[in-house]
Amino acid sequence: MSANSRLTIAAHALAWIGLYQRQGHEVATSEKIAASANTNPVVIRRLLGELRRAGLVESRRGAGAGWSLARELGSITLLDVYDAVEPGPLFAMHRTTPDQGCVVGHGIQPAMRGIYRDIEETLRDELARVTLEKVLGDVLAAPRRPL
Amino acid sequence: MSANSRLTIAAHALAWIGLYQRQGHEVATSEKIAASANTNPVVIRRLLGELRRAGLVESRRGAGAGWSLARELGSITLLDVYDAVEPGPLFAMHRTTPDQGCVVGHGIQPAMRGIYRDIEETLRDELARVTLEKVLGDVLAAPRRPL
DNA sequence: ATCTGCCGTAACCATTACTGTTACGACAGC
DNA sequence: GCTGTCGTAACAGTAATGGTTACGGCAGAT
Repeated sequence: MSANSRLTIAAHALAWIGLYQRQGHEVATSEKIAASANTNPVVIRRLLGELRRAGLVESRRGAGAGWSLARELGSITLLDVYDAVEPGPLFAMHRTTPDQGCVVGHGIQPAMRGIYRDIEETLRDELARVTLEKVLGDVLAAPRRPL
Repeated sequence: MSANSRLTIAAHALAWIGLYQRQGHEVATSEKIAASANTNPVVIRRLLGELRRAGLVESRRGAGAGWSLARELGSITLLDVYDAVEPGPLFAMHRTTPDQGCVVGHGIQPAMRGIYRDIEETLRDELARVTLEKVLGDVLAAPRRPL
């Protein structure tokens, strides 16, 4: 499906900011986050910009600028992040309208739409079950030195 | 996520072949299926080739060639089709290894892998719940003339 | 008032996946 | 042989993703 890493990187950034703030810092810079994720600061700023539009983070400009959480990690779920960074549906319909003169061509889109709706609903339930608090917990639970 | 229509088209083709066979025909041609899905026969042949590799359909060559089901529609699920036509995972990790010297960079991948594994397991359960028999039933249940 | 650091965003590029299309050899029944 | 269809390679167009450079704008520090 040509999966992308947007949800992963966004979760990484949120967990990083959350931990950074718990260590007493005010704001996190895109440069530091990018260094942790091993990517370019612009990539981080773009993603965090989408999270800001969704009300998950805030940004300050000027000197001493940076990013901070707009909500507690425990109140943010992967569904919030998913909705913020993933626009479209999981499965696409035909790119062109099927033959409406054919029984299958006529009925396939309503049929698949209903089926996909149920499946995506289940996916959303699962995403909503995972908070960023749990993500950070899992991150910190990773063994320091795998043998 | 840049969703594609592969699962939709594959389900369309299977439902079409199934209905065609119930109408007494032996084999379906990629040209007829493509006409119903309003696409190119090569697109259909490519997808059905993947379904053949998965043991869902069979193909005959030579004169009077075409495609037929290798299994009953009732025994084929959307998960079978999904596995046949969708190679990768739903969510991708970072494209480059995160900074292993950072606590978050070190723990994020194991954490997300575990979370994604659970979510994809749920998705697979949902896909396995839908048979192609049900898909065809939903197709035929679509209203003939929406007012 | 200027300096400085970082955001915000545009622009461009390389890579990849998907879909559509043409072309052509291979095969098997007639 | 003739014919119709598969099987597959090859190529093009479109789009998404991720990386990169560039630069204006903002606000606190000096």
